[in-house]
Amino acid sequence: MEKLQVVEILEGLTPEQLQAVEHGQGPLMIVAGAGTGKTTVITRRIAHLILSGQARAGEILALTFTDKAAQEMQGRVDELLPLGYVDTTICTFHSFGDKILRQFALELGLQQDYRMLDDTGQVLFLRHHLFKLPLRQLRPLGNPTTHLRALKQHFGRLKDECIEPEDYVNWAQDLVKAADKVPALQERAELQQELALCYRAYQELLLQDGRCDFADLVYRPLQLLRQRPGVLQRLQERYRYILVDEFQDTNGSQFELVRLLAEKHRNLTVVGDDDQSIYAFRGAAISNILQFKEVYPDARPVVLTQNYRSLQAILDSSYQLIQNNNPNRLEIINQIDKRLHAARQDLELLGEQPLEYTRFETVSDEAEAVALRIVDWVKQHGLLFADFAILIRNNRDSQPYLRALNQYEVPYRFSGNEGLYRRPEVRLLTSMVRVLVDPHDGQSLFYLLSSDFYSCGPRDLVRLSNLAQREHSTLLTQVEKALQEQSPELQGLATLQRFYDDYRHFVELIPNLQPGPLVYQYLQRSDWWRRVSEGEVENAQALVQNVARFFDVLGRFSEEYPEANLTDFVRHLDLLIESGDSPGVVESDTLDDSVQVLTIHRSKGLEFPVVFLVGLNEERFPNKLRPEDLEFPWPLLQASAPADEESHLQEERRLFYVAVTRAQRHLWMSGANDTGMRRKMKPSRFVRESIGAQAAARPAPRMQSLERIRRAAPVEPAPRTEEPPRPRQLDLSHQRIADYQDCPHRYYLAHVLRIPQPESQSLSFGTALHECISWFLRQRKEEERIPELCELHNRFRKQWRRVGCVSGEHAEHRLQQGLDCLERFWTEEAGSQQIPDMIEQEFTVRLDDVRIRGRIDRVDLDHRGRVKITDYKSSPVTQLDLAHQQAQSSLQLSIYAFAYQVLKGKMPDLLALHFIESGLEGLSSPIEHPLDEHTGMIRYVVAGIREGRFEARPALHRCRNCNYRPVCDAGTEG
DNA sequence: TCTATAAGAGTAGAT
DNA sequence: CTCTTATAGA
Repeated sequence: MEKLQVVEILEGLTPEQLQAVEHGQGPLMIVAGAGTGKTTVITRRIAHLILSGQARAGEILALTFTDKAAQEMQGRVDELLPLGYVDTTICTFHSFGDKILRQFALELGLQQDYRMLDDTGQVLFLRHHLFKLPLRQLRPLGNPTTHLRALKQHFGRLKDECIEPEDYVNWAQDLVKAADKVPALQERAELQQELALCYRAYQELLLQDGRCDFADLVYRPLQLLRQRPGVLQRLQERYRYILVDEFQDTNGSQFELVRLLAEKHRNLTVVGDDDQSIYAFRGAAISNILQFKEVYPDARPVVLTQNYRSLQAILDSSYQLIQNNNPNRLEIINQIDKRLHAARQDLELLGEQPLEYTRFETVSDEAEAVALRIVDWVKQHGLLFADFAILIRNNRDSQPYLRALNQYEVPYRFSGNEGLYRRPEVRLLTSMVRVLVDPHDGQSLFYLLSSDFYSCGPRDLVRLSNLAQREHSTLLTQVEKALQEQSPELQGLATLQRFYDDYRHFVELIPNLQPGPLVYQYLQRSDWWRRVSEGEVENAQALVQNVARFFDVLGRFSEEYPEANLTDFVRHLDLLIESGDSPGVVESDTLDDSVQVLTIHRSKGLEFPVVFLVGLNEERFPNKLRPEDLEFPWPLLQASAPADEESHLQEERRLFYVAVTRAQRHLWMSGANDTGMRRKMKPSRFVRESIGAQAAARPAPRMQSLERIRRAAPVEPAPRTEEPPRPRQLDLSHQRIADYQDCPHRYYLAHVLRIPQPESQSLSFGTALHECISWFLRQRKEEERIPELCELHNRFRKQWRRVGCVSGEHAEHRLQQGLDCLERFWTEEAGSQQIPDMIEQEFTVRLDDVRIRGRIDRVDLDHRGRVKITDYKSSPVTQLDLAHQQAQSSLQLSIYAFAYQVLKGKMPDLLALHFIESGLEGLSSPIEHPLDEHTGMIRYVVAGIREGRFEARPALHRCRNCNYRPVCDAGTEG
């Protein structure tokens, strides 16, 4: 019986595959190129080890990276073995680590029922312990959570390379000592020290709280094996045969773990392909596979080159491309031949040739040509939509292709991270729960009222917002008032009434109902949701899915905190969003017939009859190498070095290699000169490297006239909404002008729609400081007395609100910071004879037909009558040259100087920005930058506002710091 | 041809 | 906010 099985297992294998499967004792390295039947070899090897009697099932350990790979491997092994061989360990590195850790947790001082932290959980954990960590530079008090994600990433990388906290701390201490005499190195050394100390503290906190992050699942078992020889020995005895899949993607800790486990029996099989190593950014060390032979000189090499996927021409061009990575390849290092040979004879050519490259004038041309080709070949060759894949380098490049597929009604599936909380339908729900919990949150109320839920017109909303601002009340108060008075000026009183009834109804239910059911009931009351669920709305299916995912978040919350109500949920939601939680797309297993649009990284391991490799532009692919957020302590590692230009280019080239080798019968490559960027794109170097001199692109085919007309039609016509009223008189301020300049859409939201701005932490800090300072100055000038420092301090304590502080400790630190600022200010002022000439002087000046308003913090005259204008700033500027720079390019100071001239008929002599936090003063003279420099810009802004040009200028940093992010549709994701 | 300044752009993702 | 790249001017 078993003999027969063994023969079956060896059936149909190539001589190389046979070698790998039948290999007995000792290390084995299987170099498995793309599509060479890697999983077949591993699974048959496992079955063979068992059936031939070399190993008992329980002695075998096979490690993978993904659950999916582990499941597939398990399934195929099960097929090969008769029933009863069930105790083979086939799992991911992480679940293996988890298993060991649960068993031996106590040996590491970790409680056995430790809980896992996912990415978001990790950030929240750091946030929770923010003031227990020895942070300095990385915890700016104005925004102390800025670096949490970078810290999380940094700690993960350290553990991926099994760097012990003590080693890191010692190294950093030496670094600080060495930098003692070299000021240039000091800051860097101190940052490393801060990181090292934090790393140590973080690991201790995890232990104390009984928590593990993902990296711990490999790092901690590794520590265990190193510290407990007894445990090591037991595990070595248990797992006599170890197999590792995708070995080129292992990181330092993973290889070390495997190496230790296999040290005794040396029955280690690794399977991988150095040319498909594309995960350096998450810690994969290609050196593991490249130098495997140095660690295991007696390893038997087996190279699989029979390819069961692609036409030979496709394999040839991939081979030609990857040669450019020599000599950093296994082929050179181990002197092997990795050239792939097409083994499938049944693959028919589609079209004229297996590969083509076309260069288009614009991306929309390119995207459209792809869509047309799909439609065409589905008709001509009887292919399914699922036979096509569009591979992209970056998720954000996907839009034009998705639009074109939409336009030609090609069904597709896009596997990008969508950013659930940025979706309009989800923001509608989040604004709804926020309003219920805090009805005076004007921004959320504005969003909710103007959303599809209530569809209030902007005229009404702007009117109410204006009233709220003028009367220093809130939007809700104005809504209530309007309803009471039945204001005839409002067009949508009925809608407001509907909202108000809903609000009153559901606010009552908060104490009695869990968040999920409450939101569900609210949703049920709206006509919008009826139309969505009945599919009457465009893209209804996606809307429903996203709303369902939001309910998952609600459900998970109630599961974890069954007693919590909606108020608690909102607090939780804020934390999730702040920590960058972004629930991914639900992976549905339904194999529906649709074109796959995916990044090359996601395409790894997949294959498609036709592959479109698009966006092949030099500026995009290869991508630019970018520096690490926090510098990794590379000197602590022997084997690895930071990525340089060359190694990064090689990684990108491997990525291209992976893309090319996904194609079975046809590979389409294309790029476009104009991608909407200002700069013209050039073709990617990888096109030339893969198809050589013939890379001369075929000219883009002329579009048929019918297509050209159809293309002009918008994909999703934007609904024309009612325009908000335009004021007859335009009033500006330096802040408004700066807003428009920064992002016209923000100006629109803030100053046309008048959406209220949430009170932010740094804003309230700055306001309080300003108030104290002007009070002090007025006391001095008008009451002719110098207030005591404690008076100033008391005033600050009263003025300052701790809104937006992450914790009580944060609030204390921030309060202390304010008191320190005022102390410095007080010492300076009390010791000086200078009494200001003007304090908080308001002004209105005209430029053309525009009024510019403002308020000058302070004007001084010196004994020779020279005039100095000062504006107090609470932003953290600690370098004098930066302070000067800001002062010299300040629009605000220019306007103040101009205003002063209008008021007093004389130009001021000196302009200053006084940074309260550091006490630094940036100076400039109005002659250096007269208003003329700014008038052109102001006129441009005015014209833009008059013409209603309010386009958004989304950009990573701009959007991250923007107060209108929650209500803005244009913001970048993440 | 070199330098100073303005303007654009900012990655991939399993456990 | 910070780095890179393009372009204008010397």
